[in-house]
Amino acid sequence: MVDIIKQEELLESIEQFFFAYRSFTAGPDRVLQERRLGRVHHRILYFVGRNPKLSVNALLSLLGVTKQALNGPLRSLVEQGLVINQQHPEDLRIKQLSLSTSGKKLERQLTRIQMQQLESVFSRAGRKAMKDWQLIMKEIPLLQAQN
Amino acid sequence: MVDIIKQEELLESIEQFFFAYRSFTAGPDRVLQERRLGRVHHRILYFVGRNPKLSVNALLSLLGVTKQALNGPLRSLVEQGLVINQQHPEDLRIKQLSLSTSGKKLERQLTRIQMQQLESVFSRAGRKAMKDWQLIMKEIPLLQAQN
DNA sequence: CCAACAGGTCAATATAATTTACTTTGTTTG
DNA sequence: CAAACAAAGTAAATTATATTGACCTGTTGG
Repeated sequence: MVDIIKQEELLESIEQFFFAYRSFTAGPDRVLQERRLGRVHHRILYFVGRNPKLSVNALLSLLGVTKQALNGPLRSLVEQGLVINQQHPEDLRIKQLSLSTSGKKLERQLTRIQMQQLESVFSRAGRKAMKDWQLIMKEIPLLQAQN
Repeated sequence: MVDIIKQEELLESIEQFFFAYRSFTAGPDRVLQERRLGRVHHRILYFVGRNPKLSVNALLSLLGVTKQALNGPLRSLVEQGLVINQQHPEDLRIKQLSLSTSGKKLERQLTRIQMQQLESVFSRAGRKAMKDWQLIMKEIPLLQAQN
């Protein structure tokens, strides 16, 4: 009963995952720091950018933080005019969050850094490898380990 | 001039990376919480486990944190007898950090969660896909984006 | 009409990390 | 040998981030 996947390969992968993610977030973090914004601001910009008219509750579950933890960063983004909100036409309780023009600009700036990083790695590795990577990444959250 | 890698695929990848990493750290985090330990403790255990006789400075650069941020967690691990240190035989200034038996046990418990999660995804995707994933992950830190 | 929901906020607490600075011990080098 | 440097440890102040719990305003739907 020999495993096809060796223990050592799994250990290497854990390490690669850690270093890759750290380097992946380092670029945007540098830009954000100049504006006195944190990683939560980035995530808000990213998710609202990808899902215009997102509700606060939906954003909350995407980010996996509490309402209070979101409040500050979100308010600062609205105050800076980067995020705008409209009322839902039918249900007036719900706010629909979207990016303003300047919000989109900042979001693009941040996201472009990560896109370039991925693009350059993917194009070296080839389309097939990218697809494999995506398949694996997509499945990781579906297979929660049960301590 | 058509790019082989589409913009939309890169955007998807950014999202997959975020969700995958979050789910990847969630398992160990749950176990650590019961012991009142944080993610830094985990990283110390992991890196010291993989690199016995590691010096404090070397650990510092691996983790990418300040000496003061390491001090507390590391001391608590030593006090709990999970990490032990010997003096370097030639240079007495240097401490060589290693895991004790109980430290190894906890490290294995935490690492096993992540290994199982990866193992199950890798074995579904196949060995070739795993190798592609590893190649990509290994290259990401080498290609720093220049804002 | 009233319970439930969406959103916002306050206060207290906890954690984590950073900067600045100083100390000890040991090593290296002019 | 003395000065300079390196490894490690620690302290205090600050900043940031997140959490829990409580409470509030509107809005909606049964």
